[in-house]
Amino acid sequence: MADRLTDEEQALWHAWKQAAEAVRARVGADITADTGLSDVDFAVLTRLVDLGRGTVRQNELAASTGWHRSRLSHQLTRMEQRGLVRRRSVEGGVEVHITEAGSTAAAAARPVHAAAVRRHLLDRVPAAQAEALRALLTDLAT
Amino acid sequence: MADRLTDEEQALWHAWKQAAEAVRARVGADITADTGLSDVDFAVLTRLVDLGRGTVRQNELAASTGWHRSRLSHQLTRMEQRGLVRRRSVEGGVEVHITEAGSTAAAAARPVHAAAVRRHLLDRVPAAQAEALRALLTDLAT
DNA sequence: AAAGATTGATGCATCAATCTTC
DNA sequence: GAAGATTGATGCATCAATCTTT
Repeated sequence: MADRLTDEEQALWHAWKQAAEAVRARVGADITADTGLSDVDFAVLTRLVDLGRGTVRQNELAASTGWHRSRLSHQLTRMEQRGLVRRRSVEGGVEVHITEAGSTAAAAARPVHAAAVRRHLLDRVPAAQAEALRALLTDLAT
Repeated sequence: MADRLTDEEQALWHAWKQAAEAVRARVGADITADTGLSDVDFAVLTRLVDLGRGTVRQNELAASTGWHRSRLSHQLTRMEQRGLVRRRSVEGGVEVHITEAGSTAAAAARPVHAAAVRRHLLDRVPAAQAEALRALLTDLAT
């Protein structure tokens, strides 16, 4: 165990960092350019729709995204100001509702998102490699 | 081409996002905990050492990192305030010098960084899969 | 007290505008 | 004027402190 990465290790590490950053940036840019939503906005809106047909408890939203409460709170504040969601105090917590504008934006963004993910990631993974990659990534996330 | 990702596509996309985020956060946290440097600080300092034995032109640094000028400028301003680097105006641009404190921090961080990268990424990639993964990642970054 | 949520402060990324130097 | 660099504004992530409700 040397204190520096070997050339081979460096190569894999750099490739990893570059790819992760490139895919993230490209998908995000495509969504933003076409819909005005950030990738994070999109993540929240789709969860509102998919998890609760437009209404989800804030706590459940935090669990689903894996974000800290404060991050979600700040994010929802900004989205509320832009008219994408509304919050409503309810027993035992807060309910987050998607607005008309939020629904419209989410519906418009959905195909853009799917196309961007395919173009920048999915379509570039050889079919023979896909399953092994998925397994590896799942393990890495653990 | 549906307007939504299929379940298989979703699985790969989510695994990708989770893994990218987890590895980035873990490696960054290890470095910060042990050295007080952010991963970005570390990236700058190692380049100063490896590219120019402690002194590199700011423009060259920008090219090497791939960052925009403004990002690098802000970053260097903060690092200068923490005593990690110094800037010196020179014909045709600016020279960035690593300080004593910067050198010390970089040297201390190097093995921590290598260990973190190995623990959170390299050691978890099956040897048989490593080369194919590197090739794929390199392609994705293009 | 404990869980859910908000707030304020700080650091970072990005963009546009500006300044400086060749 | 063009390249190198800085600055200011805005949005986002994270942390710690606080408030609220049960």
